Amino acid sequence: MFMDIKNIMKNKNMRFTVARTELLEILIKESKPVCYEDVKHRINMDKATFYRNIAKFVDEDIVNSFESSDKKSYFEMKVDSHPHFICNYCHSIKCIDNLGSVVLEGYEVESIILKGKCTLCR
Amino acid sequence: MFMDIKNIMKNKNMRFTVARTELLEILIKESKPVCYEDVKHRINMDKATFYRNIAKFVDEDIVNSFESSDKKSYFEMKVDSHPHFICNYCHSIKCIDNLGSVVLEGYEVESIILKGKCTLCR
DNA sequence: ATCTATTGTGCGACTAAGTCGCAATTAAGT
DNA sequence: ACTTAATTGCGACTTAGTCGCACAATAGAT
Repeated sequence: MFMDIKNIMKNKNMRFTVARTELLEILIKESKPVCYEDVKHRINMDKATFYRNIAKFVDEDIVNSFESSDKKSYFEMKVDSHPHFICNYCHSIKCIDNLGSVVLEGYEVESIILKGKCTLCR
Repeated sequence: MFMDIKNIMKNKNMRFTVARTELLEILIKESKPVCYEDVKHRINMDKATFYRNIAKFVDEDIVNSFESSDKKSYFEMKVDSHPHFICNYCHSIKCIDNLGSVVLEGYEVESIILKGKCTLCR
């Protein structure tokens, strides 16, 4: 596991740092997408460092991101990537896995987001 | 057309105002989702008024909204609603209409967003 | 093990989308 | 026209996210 994380960075020619390890550990452990607010109390790095490292991970195709109706960005490991349902009313995010794959000629689909009214808000 | 707009508001028990008419005219004319920036030079109302009216339209199920990778909110008439592809690289938005309907047990899907890399960015 | 170039980090200031409070204005029924 | 409640403009504010810079840490070369 620790080795996995080290390899992720090595394979991408990224420097191995404490902040990046911490971040990847959380993203891997977490089964749902997280935003900065979700993890800020658990991480030991500045806000700027969080965002810069996330941006780097996104660049390197390690992490996926999307924007929610709460106006915040959410992040998850690309390997765990699956569709999400975002409630426009309570802003909850639900992971969906029983959705057929979507193919779009000429486009490379990285994430699928469904928005609407969740079970509780109906 | 002018009558249609008047009726949209009447049917929702909303007051008929110049700002709302202007906004609905643009949203109806436009075939793609627009953000505040897209229309600010064409409208004759304050930013706050724009957002308050959009919020009202969304509340009244006249307008759909979603957030793009450019961190801005986009709006379109609910009747025109169709899936969108958002490019994570150039932030372009493409309307999709050859996508089967998505049904999700217990959830009310209001919009479908696919994100990834567009034809030009690949 | 130390040295060095390069990359990453913390800090504080900044940006920009969107929101809020309030006083002035306007819609629409009486 | 009169009244009341909803709407508007304005300016101040909020908040997610970014940037510049000085300092610190990494990784390869010596």
